[in-house]
Amino acid sequence: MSTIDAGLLADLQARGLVNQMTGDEKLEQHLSESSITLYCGFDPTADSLHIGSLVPLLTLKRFQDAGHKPIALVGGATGLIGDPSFKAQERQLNTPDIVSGWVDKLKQQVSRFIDFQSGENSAEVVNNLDWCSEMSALDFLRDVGKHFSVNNMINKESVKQRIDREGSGISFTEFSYMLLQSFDFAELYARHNCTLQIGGSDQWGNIVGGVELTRKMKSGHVFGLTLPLVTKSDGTKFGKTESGTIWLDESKTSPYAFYQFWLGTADADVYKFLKYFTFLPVNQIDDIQAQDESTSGRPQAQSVLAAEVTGLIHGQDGLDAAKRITDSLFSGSLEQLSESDLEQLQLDGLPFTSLDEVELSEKPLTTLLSESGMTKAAREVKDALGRSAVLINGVVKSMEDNMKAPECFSRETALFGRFYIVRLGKKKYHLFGRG
RNA sequence: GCAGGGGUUCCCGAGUGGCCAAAGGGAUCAGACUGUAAAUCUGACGCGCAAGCUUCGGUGGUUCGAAUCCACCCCCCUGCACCA
Repeated sequence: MSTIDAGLLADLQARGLVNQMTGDEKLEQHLSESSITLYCGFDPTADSLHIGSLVPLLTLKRFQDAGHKPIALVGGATGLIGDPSFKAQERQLNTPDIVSGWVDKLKQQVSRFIDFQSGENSAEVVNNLDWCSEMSALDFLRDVGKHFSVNNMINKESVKQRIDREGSGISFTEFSYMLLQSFDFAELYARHNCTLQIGGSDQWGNIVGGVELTRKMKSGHVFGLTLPLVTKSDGTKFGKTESGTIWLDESKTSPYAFYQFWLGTADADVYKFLKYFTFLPVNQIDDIQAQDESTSGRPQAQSVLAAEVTGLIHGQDGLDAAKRITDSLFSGSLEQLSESDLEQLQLDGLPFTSLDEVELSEKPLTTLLSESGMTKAAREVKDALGRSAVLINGVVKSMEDNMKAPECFSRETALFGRFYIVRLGKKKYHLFGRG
């Protein structure tokens, strides 16, 4: 039986994690009086969550740590419909068996973050398909639909652009999404006495819908709280890199790539992200910031952030591997790398190209490296060669080596008899291998 | 439809017969400096290791030689007219 941390809301606010909430003081009181049950939904729109879902996921954990019971809802039903909130276009529907496969994956992923062995406030994972699938369309329209005013729904900010804008439009399917999510809340209230829903700020409309529906259908007083959308100071979209989305699944984004992503956080964002994405106390984060500001040179915040979040998602082993790979790559001492590190890098850590004898004997390095995608044009390789900026397994190559590809990629210099780490410039790496 | 302006290498934008693979700026890549940062400076920036090859809306022509001149065509913008 855990005790309730009444300072939770204050902590969330100090972290900048509270965007909007219903019934300010009442919610605060509600949270401090007793252990409550809360939920957050995750729709299966892919076979893995990405770091965009991390803030709500970690917030569930924060509530659990403060003595409350978290429910992670995986949207087996809502995932079949598609949330139109702030989406510019109607989305393609996925088939039921694809969605149900994704549901299974998300369930596992979500389960790693919350604790199922903590007595009274053990976490639960539920699937809204369990209660949605058994309801008939007529029941849904009569019991749920009757409580919603189309007039109000049309005026929601989240669907406005779809209603107003010519050429986009919204199907009835997506338009009814809000009813399904609202029904989830009412249902979780009835089944689990769940009295709080959290979600991203784009979910405000759907959450308020659920609060109202619960009152109307179940006469229950429940609350909603939204979390901020994660933004970057330079205005670019958070969570994307040139190589794509940062996923939580290690087979989609390797621990090394994940670690590197956080290490690259801009100074202007890093302290905010420490508050959002780690469990470090706010005052400790403030200390880090104060220290960084008082010393010139490299701030420690990025490495703290990268280590904390990578450890959280990929565990100690994943973090160790990420650090080891980072160290050897950037220090140039590749001998630290184990064969399994290289195999992981081949799998998803670094872009990989396999070489064959014929290519090696026919093509100059400029062609080989540019065809691997390391540069857009062979000219860039030439430029780099001329500036001693190309290293193969730590050995500097020059323009003289350009026509000597077989020597550069010789058996003797390969790591574990088959790997070559090619570095172009300061941070562009590519793995080459021979069979 | 008439009159006028314009289409240049990723973007903006010079260039009106050879010295033009084409000024300048931006973006991008690399080097120095740094913190795997920012700013700054340097180099590269059609393709090619090279010899060389291919570009300036399209096609054809004039010329020893064309992004530049001529003809026709396509597209964009601006006035005017037509329609209403």
